[in-house]
Amino acid sequence: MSSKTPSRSAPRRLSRQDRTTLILRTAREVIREKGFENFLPLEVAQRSGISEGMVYKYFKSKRELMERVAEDWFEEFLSEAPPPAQDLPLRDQLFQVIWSSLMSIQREPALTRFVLMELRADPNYRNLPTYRQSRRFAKSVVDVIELGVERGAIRADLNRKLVRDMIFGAIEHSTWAFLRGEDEAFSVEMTARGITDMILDGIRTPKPPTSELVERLEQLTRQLAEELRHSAAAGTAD
Amino acid sequence: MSSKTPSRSAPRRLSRQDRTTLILRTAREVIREKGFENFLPLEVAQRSGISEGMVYKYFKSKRELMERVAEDWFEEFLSEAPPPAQDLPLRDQLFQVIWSSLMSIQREPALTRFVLMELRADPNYRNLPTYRQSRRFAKSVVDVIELGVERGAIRADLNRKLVRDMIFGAIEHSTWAFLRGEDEAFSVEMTARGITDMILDGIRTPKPPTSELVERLEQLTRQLAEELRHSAAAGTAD
Amino acid sequence: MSSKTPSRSAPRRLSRQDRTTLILRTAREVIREKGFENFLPLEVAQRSGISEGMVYKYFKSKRELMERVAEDWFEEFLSEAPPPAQDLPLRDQLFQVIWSSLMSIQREPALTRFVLMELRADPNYRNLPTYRQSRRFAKSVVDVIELGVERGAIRADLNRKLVRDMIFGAIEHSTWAFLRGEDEAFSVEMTARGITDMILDGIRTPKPPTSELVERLEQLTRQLAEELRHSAAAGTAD
Amino acid sequence: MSSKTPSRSAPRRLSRQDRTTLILRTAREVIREKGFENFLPLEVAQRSGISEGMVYKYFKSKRELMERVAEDWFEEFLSEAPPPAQDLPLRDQLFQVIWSSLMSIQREPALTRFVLMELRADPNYRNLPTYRQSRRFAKSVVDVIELGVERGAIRADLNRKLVRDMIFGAIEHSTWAFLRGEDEAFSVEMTARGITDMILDGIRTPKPPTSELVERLEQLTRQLAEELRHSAAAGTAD
DNA sequence: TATGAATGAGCATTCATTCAT
DNA sequence: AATGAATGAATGCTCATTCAT
Repeated sequence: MSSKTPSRSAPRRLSRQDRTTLILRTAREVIREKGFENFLPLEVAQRSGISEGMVYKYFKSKRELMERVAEDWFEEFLSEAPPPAQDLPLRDQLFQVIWSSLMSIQREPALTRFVLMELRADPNYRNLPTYRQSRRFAKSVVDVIELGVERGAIRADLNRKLVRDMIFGAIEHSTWAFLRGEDEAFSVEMTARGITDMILDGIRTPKPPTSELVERLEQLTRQLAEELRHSAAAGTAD
Repeated sequence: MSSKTPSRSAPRRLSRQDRTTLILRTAREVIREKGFENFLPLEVAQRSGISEGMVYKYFKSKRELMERVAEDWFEEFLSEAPPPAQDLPLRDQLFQVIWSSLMSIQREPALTRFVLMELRADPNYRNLPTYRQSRRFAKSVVDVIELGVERGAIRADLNRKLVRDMIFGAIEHSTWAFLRGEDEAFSVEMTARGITDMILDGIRTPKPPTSELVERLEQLTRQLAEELRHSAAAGTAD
Repeated sequence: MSSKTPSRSAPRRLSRQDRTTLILRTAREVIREKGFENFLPLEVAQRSGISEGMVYKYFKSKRELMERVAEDWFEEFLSEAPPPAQDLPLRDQLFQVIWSSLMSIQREPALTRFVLMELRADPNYRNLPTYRQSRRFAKSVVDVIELGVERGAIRADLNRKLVRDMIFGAIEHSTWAFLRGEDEAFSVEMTARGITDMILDGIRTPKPPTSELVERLEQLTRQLAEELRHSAAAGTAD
Repeated sequence: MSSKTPSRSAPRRLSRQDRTTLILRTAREVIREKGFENFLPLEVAQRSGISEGMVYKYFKSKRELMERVAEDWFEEFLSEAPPPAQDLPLRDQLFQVIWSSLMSIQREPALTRFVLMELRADPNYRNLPTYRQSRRFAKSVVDVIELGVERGAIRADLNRKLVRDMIFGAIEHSTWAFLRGEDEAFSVEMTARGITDMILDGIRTPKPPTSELVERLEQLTRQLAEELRHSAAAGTAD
């Protein structure tokens, strides 16, 4: 509604804190509407009802501002999507993590594009807060895996990093068309379900292959026969 | 080879064909060295020993030139990495496809970045030759899966698209650090092996889940043995 | 139909004469379709099935070629629209001249734009063949006026140049919307009629609008004289 | 005045308002001296003592700047040439309108060329402010005509649009040579007088050519007197 | 503290004309 | 005679960042 109005009826004087928040909120709005490729500090200033120079007082550079937007967004996401309760079934835990990730992508495609295309590709990515946040979230996935391993439900010899890459890779690839604007939307439920199932059925502790079963049956049969032989012997002895 | 030599001792006049090839080669060189973000038509012209206008005579725009570079590169890749022979074991076929994909990424990180970040994110991506090529290659993966399904080695109820997304997602995620320039290189062999195994062990036809069955059999056997022992003892006491 | 085909099935070898004609025809086509602002020698060459350099063999410059196109067009027009027969009524003669002028504008708006906007505004206009042609045609208008003057139907004290300017000015102003592409077309008949009438009724020798009055007075005077003669005769007879 | 001085001793910082005005003034200067065909934003910047980017900060494009120059010029003209007072004789009113139009052309030939050749030929002309202004001025002519019609001095069946086209057409055609730079100048007075007279004498309700009527009446009176004398003589003779 | 005017380097693109082959 | 490859100057426009007021 009032989003495009250049002069917000913002109070003239705000604390540094509040002003920072305002600028960040406006900046997110701009990225959302225009895409990060068309992000202009000037527009943020105008929409925030402040001067362009002011933006640079609060943020060293355009880049820093944008990174802060991503950071704040990610932080919100992390606090809204806490690690799943450990008492839930493994499958549900994993589903929940994947679901919330897809949910966040669907809500903020523009910001997602910014993080995936611009920040992640940056040579300096590892020093960015977003990188840490991304690791934090990824950890919640790895934790679920680890828990499954402890419980014996998941193979212990898995390359955790690879599991993680596969999950997030699947999530990303499943959403590119949407991020490109081709699909109006995608089903978060179905996609999350699909990924969860495939990953789980893939990494779940392998069930005994029949050969083992046969061997065991033969063994048990042999034991039983032995017992019978003993009991027969006992009956004879009587 | 001759990559960094600014002044080629090339003949002044070339056929349209040769000039096109030369510009394309130079352009790839520039992308490789400077990254697609810093690609300058002027630099391509200078390195090719021609005027900047010449570049635009052969390519409508900077963008078109870059897309052609990607297209040619992908085409080379596709012809160098033919679909795996169907008589190979399934695992080997899959490994080969993933391996060649990783190999290509390792050889041309800059071009990979261009395709993954710039082209794929373009709203017009689906109309690009690169999209078709990408589909062609992805198909070779799906074909392997399909073959596995026919042979009964792979579950038939799989979402093929998801399998594909998972594989390529894993490939990409496994290489981001390298693409960012953090890792000098990565082991194509090990990464391909890891992805192959994890995917295959996940999507392989499920073997009978018999652990519970075995436990129950053991329990029954024990009970039976007990019974026998009691009945034997009773018979004796009688 | 075949207009846009790059390679006309033109005979390989043409006389200088024929080739010149071909290039001119093609060039007119290009101006017609693309507008003189977007006229490219290269396109003329391609459509003519010859090389770009060839165009410059036959015409010193792009400008000269375009001027020649205008010249040929004007020449055709002049031969198709000969000065009106002097035995026609003045009004018809004038109408005919204006009509053919409007007709030509309607047939070739792009060429008209070229002449009116580009050539006529050129500081060198007076040395262009088109200027002479334009004068020739304008003369046919002036001749009609002159004839009218001789016949006493048109005031002799008129500024001929001004009459001419007014006629052609009216023609041009009446067609600007069409030349701009706003109107699909305009009625040549009605426009020509309107201009003719207004000019003629404006510049025609004013006829005494009193002829009837004078005749009546003469009639009354004769009657009066008659009466007087009778009364005089009667008075004498009395 | 200060027109050709590249380095104005102007204050470094100006208000948006003042800077806009300055750029506009400089731009008009450039058009005037170089012609609109050779108008360069860079030159405007340099003459204004600012950077080229500044020009684009104040005007979206070269075209917009030029259109604004034309608009301002036209606005000045309109305010300097108010509609003629209705109590003046019709002829004077018309003369005044035509005179001020010619005056403005003579003062700013380069701007006139820009408006007549570039703006008016633009397919988008009707959406330009200049179009509205042009309509406003044209209306003042039509108003005079209308007034004449009301007063019974001008024929009511006239096509107003055609009258307008004829007037402005005559004005334009009368000035092309000057606009081309051929004539050093032209006589505004004489040209305006010529056009006014021709238009008026064309469209004016024809007045009885009283002199002839008077002469004829005198003649008839003389005849009558003669008759009377004869009849009197006859009566006497009787 | 706040403004917003000013910077200025950066870059893609066009095209008439020439000239080596 | 003919080709068409090559020229190369010209120019409109963008925008992050600074700094005078």
